[in-house]
Amino acid sequence: MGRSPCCEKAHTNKGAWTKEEDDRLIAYIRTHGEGCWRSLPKAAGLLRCGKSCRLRWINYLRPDLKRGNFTEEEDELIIKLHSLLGNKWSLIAGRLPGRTDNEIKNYWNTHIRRKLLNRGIDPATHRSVNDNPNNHPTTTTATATNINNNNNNNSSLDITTAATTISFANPTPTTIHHLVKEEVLEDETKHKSDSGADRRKIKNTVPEIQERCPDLNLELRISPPHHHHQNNSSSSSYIHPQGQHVNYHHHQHQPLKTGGRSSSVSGGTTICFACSLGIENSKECSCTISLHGTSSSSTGYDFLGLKTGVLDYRSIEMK
DNA sequence: AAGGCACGCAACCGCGAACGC
DNA sequence: AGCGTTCGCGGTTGCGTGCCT
Repeated sequence: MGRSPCCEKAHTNKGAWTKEEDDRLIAYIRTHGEGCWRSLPKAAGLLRCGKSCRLRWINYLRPDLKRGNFTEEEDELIIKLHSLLGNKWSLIAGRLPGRTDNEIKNYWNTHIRRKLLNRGIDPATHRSVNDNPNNHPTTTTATATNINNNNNNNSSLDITTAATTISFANPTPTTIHHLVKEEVLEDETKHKSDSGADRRKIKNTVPEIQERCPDLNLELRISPPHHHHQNNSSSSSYIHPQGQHVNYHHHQHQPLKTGGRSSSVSGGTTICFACSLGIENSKECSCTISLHGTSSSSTGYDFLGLKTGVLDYRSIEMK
C-alpha cells in the first residue's frame, strides 16, 4: 500500500516559486510562526504542498540564512564534518550557522566533491583513491570510513581496546588534514571546474602549504559507556593531547534517532565480526570475552553508545 | 551568432522516524 | 500496541545560466 499523498497534487503549483507566493509564505509565518506545514498552504492561501512550503522557507526564505559564497573556513569545516558524519547534511548544517542542509549538500556535490577528487581523495571515504591497502589505521584507530560503514552497512570495525581512539586526523598525507593544505591553487582551476581531466590542469603538487584550521580535532575516543545514575543528562569530554576538546552530550530524553547498528566494545573486550553485525549469538562469534546476555541490544552493538545515548553525535562539540 | 554542453541551484520525491490518537 | 498522519532528511531531478566551440 502506498502512502497517502501529502497534498492534493492536482490543485497544487509546482516548480519555481513566484514572488507573490514567497510574500504570502513569509507573511503567514511572520504572523503565525513555523509549524503545521500540512495546513499552512491552505491557511496562507497558497496552492502549494506543505512540504514545498517548508522547503521554501527553510532553504530560501528564512531570515537568518547567510547566503553567498562559502568561506574557506566553512569549506574546511564541511570537509571535516563530512569525514566525521558522512552525508548527514542536516547535522553538518547545524554546525554552520546560516547554512541549510540543502545548500551544503549542493555545495558538496558541486564543489567539494570535485575538489577532493582532483586531489585524488575519495570524497565518500576521505581516503586516497589509490590508497595502499596496508595503509589502514592501526588497531587502535578507525577512520571515518569505518564509522560510516558501521553506521550504514554493518561492516566490521576493528576495535581491540576498550578505549579506542577514532582518528579523523590521520596524519597520512592522504587524509582530511591534508585536504585543507592545498587551497591556494584551487582558485586557479576552480573556474569551469570539470570532471574531465582534459579541461582542468590539476595542480596539487604543492610541496608545502601551511595547514589551516589546526584547532579542529576530530579524534574520538571510544570508551565503555559511563553510566551516570545521578543525572538524566550528562556529558563527557575527550581532551586531545594537543588540547582540543570533543564533547559528547548524552541525553536520556533525547535518544538518537538513527539506529546504532554497529560495533562497540565493552569492558576491554575484542568483538568479532559476527558481533559487529549484531549476530552475536551465532556460531560465528569468536569474541575473546562473551558479551552475550549483557545489556547490549539484541539487534546489534552500540557503537559509540548511540543506542544508549552515550554519544549523541548531534551535539558533538568541537572547539 | 548560434547551438551544444556543463554547471549550479532550487525544488521534488520517497522513505523512515516521530508523534498523536 | 497498532495505526494513521506529519515531519524531516537525503537522494535525485529539472531548469536557468554561462561558457565553449
